Amino acid sequence: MPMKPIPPTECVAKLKVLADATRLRVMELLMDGPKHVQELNDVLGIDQSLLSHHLRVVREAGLVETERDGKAILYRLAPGVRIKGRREGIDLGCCRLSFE
Amino acid sequence: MPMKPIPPTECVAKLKVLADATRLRVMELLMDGPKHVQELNDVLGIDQSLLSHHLRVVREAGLVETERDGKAILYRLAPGVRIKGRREGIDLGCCRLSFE
DNA sequence: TACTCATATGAACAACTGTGCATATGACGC
DNA sequence: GCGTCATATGCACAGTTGTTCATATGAGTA
Repeated sequence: MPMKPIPPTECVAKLKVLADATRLRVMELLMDGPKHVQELNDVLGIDQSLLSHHLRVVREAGLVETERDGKAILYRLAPGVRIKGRREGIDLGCCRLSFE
Repeated sequence: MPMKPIPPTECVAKLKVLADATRLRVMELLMDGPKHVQELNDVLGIDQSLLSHHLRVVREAGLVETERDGKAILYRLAPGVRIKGRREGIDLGCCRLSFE
């Protein structure tokens, strides 16, 4: 059976998380590999606290993982999020997002 | 120059439009071909007015087009939105969304 | 210990979003 | 014309979201 008529709410929730310029940018940057918060903010150039709030959102959506690295914290894509292949992208469950 | 450092706000706006269960579902249904509002609502089963509000959002985002068909109105994906190929999807500008 | 660095958290608030209700539009049939 | 069908629009309101400011945590260094 083909199924999947209704987009699961969990997938829509992840989509909402990505529907923000800052967070989308964060994910795009993390596609290139793990980064410290400061590295992210060197590119983004926003208030430290604001970035931290956004990072919490992607964290709680299960899109990224963190690891302590001395004083800093390292962010990386959560396992299973990245879609490999020639068209890389982010797996959201009911749909996938890819950068072109 | 490679460019594309910042996700264009227009693209993020489209992403916001799709980050809603009803609207995402509408787009998914329209991927199968043009549909009248009532056909959409036979599947969605929400208040007529509510669907109309959501349809306005996708319309104003340039994701769909409409055409009068007697008393009814026919909705279809806007030209250029659908990505053809073996992995069909929706072109958002800075990124693409595909259903799997 | 105290101090700094890197990041997170909490509170407050304006701005925005989804929803429901009532009403309007516009096309058809009589 | 009038009535009805199909859809859109305006208004109101609660709930959510992004942002800022101030403060807290926790790891390193002296």
